[in-house]
Amino acid sequence: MQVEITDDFDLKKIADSGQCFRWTRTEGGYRIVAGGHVLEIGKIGDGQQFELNCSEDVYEQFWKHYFDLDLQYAAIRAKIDPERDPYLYKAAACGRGIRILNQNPWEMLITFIISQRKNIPAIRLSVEKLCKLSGNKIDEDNWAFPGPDRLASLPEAQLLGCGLGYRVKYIQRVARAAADGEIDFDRMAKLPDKDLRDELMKLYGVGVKVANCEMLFGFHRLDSFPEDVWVLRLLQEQYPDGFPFSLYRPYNGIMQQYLFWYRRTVQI
DNA sequence: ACTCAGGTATCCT
DNA sequence: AGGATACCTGAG
Repeated sequence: MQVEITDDFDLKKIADSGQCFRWTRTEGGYRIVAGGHVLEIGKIGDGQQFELNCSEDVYEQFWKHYFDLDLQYAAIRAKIDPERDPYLYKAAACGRGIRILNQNPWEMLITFIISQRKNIPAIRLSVEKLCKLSGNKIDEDNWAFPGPDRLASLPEAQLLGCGLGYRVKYIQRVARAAADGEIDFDRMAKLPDKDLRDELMKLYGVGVKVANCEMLFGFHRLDSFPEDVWVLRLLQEQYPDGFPFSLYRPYNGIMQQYLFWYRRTVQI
């Protein structure tokens, strides 16, 4: 099917924004594994027309939400005052097209636990191995992300084989807690941001950074502002008096993505 | 060989 | 409370 997306939507920027690890480049676009589906998506021509190899039904019920197409990012970008915050204005102009995907909170939690002290290719590799090892097979060469019970029952040696190293004990404990129902994602989804963050940080292997990533990318809490080395450096340089969070609530997380993108791609 | 990568737990003052 | 340090592993 084809769809026209008039709001900000740039596949490459989303793919490289560090929120998704199961996108792979294809000839015409990207192959995306999510929610037990595999999607091939590519841009047609120079406009905003896209080709997707799924039915309208699956698009309406899954991918449309996955790409967060009900939220108008252009309108959010327009809140940035070029006079008052020229740096963010430039960053947002540069990062236009980035969106925060709606991804599975369980999958994101494990993925960001894996991410610690790994670079993006290494994260991808570990996640892919994990899926191939214990996820349901979707088609010839794609596997879904394994559920909590599946991961909890995986032998330690197999986890080590996925290149997880010292994170194995974190993953085992979190998977066990999720399989036992101690971590209830549906319940957590109803908590206010602060309570959700506190609860996430009680999990073994989850610190501030992973908790904030899980908030933003797993629970779609768009005000969550993960601070990694890049963003910290940037904040010190560009916002010595502090970032004006109050101006952009409840979308500080989107601003973080623009800043992160700008700092990494343009100003290296 | 050596450093670094979107950190966190743990062990010190 | 706040700072230093160990930790698996793959890539350049």
